[in-house]
Amino acid sequence: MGGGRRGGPRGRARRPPPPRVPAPRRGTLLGGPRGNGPRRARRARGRRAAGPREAGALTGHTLPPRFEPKAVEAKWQAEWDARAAFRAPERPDRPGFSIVLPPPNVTGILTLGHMLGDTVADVLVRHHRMRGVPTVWVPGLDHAGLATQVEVRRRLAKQGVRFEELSRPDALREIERWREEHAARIVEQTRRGGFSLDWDRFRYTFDPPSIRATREVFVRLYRDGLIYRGERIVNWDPRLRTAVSDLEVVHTEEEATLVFVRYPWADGAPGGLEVATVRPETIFGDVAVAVHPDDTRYATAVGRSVRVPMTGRTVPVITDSAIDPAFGAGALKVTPRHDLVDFEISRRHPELPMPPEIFDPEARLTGEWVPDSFRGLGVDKARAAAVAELARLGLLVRSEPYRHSVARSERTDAPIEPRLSTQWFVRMRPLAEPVVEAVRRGEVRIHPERWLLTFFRWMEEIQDWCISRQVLWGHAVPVARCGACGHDTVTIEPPVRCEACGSPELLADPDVLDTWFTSWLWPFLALGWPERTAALDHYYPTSVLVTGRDIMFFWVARMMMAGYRFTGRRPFSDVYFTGMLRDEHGRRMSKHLGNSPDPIDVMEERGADAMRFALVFPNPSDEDGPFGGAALDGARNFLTKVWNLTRLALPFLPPGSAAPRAPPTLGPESARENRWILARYRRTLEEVDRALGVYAPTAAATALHAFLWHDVADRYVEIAKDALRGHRGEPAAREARATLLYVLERSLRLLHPFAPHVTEELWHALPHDGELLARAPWPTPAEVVADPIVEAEMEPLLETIRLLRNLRAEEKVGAEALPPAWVRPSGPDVARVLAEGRATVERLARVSALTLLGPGDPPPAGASGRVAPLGECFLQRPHAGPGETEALEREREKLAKLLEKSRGRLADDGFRARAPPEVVRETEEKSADLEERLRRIDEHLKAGGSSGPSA
RNA sequence: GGGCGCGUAGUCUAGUGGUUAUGACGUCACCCUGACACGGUGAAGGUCGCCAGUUCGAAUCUGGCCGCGCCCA
Repeated sequence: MGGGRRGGPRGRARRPPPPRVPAPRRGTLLGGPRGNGPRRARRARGRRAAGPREAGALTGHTLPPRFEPKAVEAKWQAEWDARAAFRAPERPDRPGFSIVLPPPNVTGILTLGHMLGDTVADVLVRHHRMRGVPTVWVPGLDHAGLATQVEVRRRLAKQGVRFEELSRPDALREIERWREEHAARIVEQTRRGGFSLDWDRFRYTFDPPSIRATREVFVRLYRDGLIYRGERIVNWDPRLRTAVSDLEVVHTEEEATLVFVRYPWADGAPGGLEVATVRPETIFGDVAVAVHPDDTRYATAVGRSVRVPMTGRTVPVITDSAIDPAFGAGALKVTPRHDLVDFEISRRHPELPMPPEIFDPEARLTGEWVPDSFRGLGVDKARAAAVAELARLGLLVRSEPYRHSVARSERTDAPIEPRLSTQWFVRMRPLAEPVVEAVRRGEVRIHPERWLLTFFRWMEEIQDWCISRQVLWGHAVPVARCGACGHDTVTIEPPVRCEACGSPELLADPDVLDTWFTSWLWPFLALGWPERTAALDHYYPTSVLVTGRDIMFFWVARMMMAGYRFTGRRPFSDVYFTGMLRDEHGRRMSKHLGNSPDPIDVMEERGADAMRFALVFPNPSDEDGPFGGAALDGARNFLTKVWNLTRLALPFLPPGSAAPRAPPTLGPESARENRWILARYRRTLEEVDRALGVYAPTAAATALHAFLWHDVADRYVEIAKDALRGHRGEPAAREARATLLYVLERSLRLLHPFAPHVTEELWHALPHDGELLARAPWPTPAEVVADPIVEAEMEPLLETIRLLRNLRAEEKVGAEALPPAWVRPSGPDVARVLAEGRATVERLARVSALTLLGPGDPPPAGASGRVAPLGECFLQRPHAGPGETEALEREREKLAKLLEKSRGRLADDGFRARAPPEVVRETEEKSADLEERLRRIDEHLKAGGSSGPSA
């Protein structure tokens, strides 16, 4: 039987008493490791102090006993930079793979959400680069004019400075200061992640080429009639005093008060019309009261006039089908300058006047229609004052609590004030149509597909885009208005004369453009458009856009529109939406909430690789999910496992070992575990390629995690250890060592896109070809033969070990004991495998001798048994008397239920008649097998848990 | 109010008509084993949200209900 465990109890040297050292300081950022008290920490240090064996004594390669990410990461990032590892070929001879990084905006620092997108993109980028595809990944930064101004304004306010009171140059200087600080931090965060960006191509949405491109796009759309200037109700942010787009408004349910107000008849008749409103402060701007044309309650009121409360004005009662008769009293006050619905009603009623404004840009009551006592009041004060005044006048009928949806500015949280204002708009429908068609044709694919419906819905209901902003910082609207004739001259280069009348008296449009009006050009802008650059020729259309789905409309949809409009082509073939990360309280992580840890802190604490791996595993990167200490611990533990696996392998590699150019040649005579791990490796590689090909990084990471930890570390290495150590002869040692080296070296390549630093470090500790793993070729499955037979053959071997270990635990066999064991195989194939693997079973199950029983042999006396598909297993009990039967009884119950189910099915004529014959046959076989196993279990149980009275 | 999506061990998750429903974290027991206690071994834990239907057969398909989430108004 040979190969059993050598030398009983370990001759472990008595350690010196552990030195008294304080527990190492652990971070608290994400909860820290659990259950890792001072005891363990002390032990770890004590052990190190006792002098660890040199890991790489034979090869000269050494690895420290513990993976310390910081130094390793800094080293390889510098190395990658120094060797320009991520510089894309300028004029590749093959189709390339290209990604533009969604440019983060300079508003603040990056969140873990950004790291998620960057990690997914980097996995795809590195995968392609290693496969030899010319690959480029372009970084950039977004100026985010409005958002940045908000932040700068907030910072100044803390210092007691009012942004609006700064001179224009001073304000711009403050913004520039902000930009510099934050740009540096953002770049640092991204670099620390180890993302393989081509930094030489870094672009900024406010650099001179972007300014030119933005002007050109405006001019082209204007000349095509797709940009217009118009007076519309817009979403007005009174805090910033600018218009914002629909998408920059968030609606939330809030508690308010619905006020019922009586509008007296103008002719002095008693009573009046009852009008319900949540905004009594807008009464000053009323021009009518509207009712539904079919509302019989008001049939006689239509055409009469009512007096607007608190003013002397009278207004008509009109009809409009937009009125909901069920709301309030069924009568609506019409305030066209300050409400979208009211504005539309007034357009259908041209006889109504357009009143003067009643709110100034900061939403304070103003203008000739507002009584003196109300002027200057903000919305809240004005509302309270209006209610009080209505009560005093006896016009307040009643008030009731009312829950409704309130629009707030995403940036400032200020309640949006709908406001009639002159702005620049883009007609979106003509731009959207080709995009919808392209997506329907499958020219641009969306992952995960379930977002298609949301995407289409928005595209079909698309609204014109308000692109002008009344803020300081941003791209100027490229329009010059003539002081003489009023004509707008719209040109790429600022004009000197009016193109209509030639007058030099030109006034630049004071507004700036929405940041997204530049960002939507990003996929081609980042590659040099509108210049016809080599990058554009070779890398456009880009391959995939990876981003959070919160900007699906803001950005992704608009990028597609711009792509088709300005380049005539799709901007990318695929879109991958990452999920939204949630913090440990289940809230979405966002810059807005400030509940994302700084990624740099996470990387300091656990390492960039652990952060990256934790972002894609175990939670799917395309689903919303929690992110925290548990995932990070798991990732760190996994990477440590891989580290130690490599450390284990090093001493087995003879000095001067060559890099594994090909897998070891294995034949039928080779050790089964070697053939098996190669087959498992091949399967893993195929799964990783498949998963990455369908944008499923989590599936790829899961496959690698399972393979390296469970197949390689837990099973293969444990089985092969004897051979690796040379206990089974030199040829066996050579074969096992070559197999381990090959599998490990190739696995590091597969893991590299996910955890680039640690794999690079480990790869260099192993014999390898080439300068950098980052530029090493991606393995091909064809290098290794598929071998499903050997995969199946390993099952009974592994299962026997598990059953015997299970019996050990059940029967409380002491750790040092080596009891004998028996197996009665269910068939000749199992018998052969177990006979060949006897030594493996003996060593791993820690049994003295494994005996194979024939079908007629009696069960061994004083042994406990288990029944499984592979046959029966027996282990000698350490004590006399009945053995444990609980597990057997549980098994019996389970099998009995299954048998019942199978029999029920077989008794059903419909099943026999309609199910496919092979399913019927399988069910019959299963049924017979279950009967046999139950019979054996019953035998064991009858024997009182021991396996037989005789021997 | 409209639309979309999701409900699988304590938590997160794989599984798109036919093996005893996958894995991770957590839990329990034993173990500091010549890589790893950031570890090893074994175990426990599930009426696949509920109800009906389609089908020989449903976690999987259909409908309804309940719960949760997101988007839009």
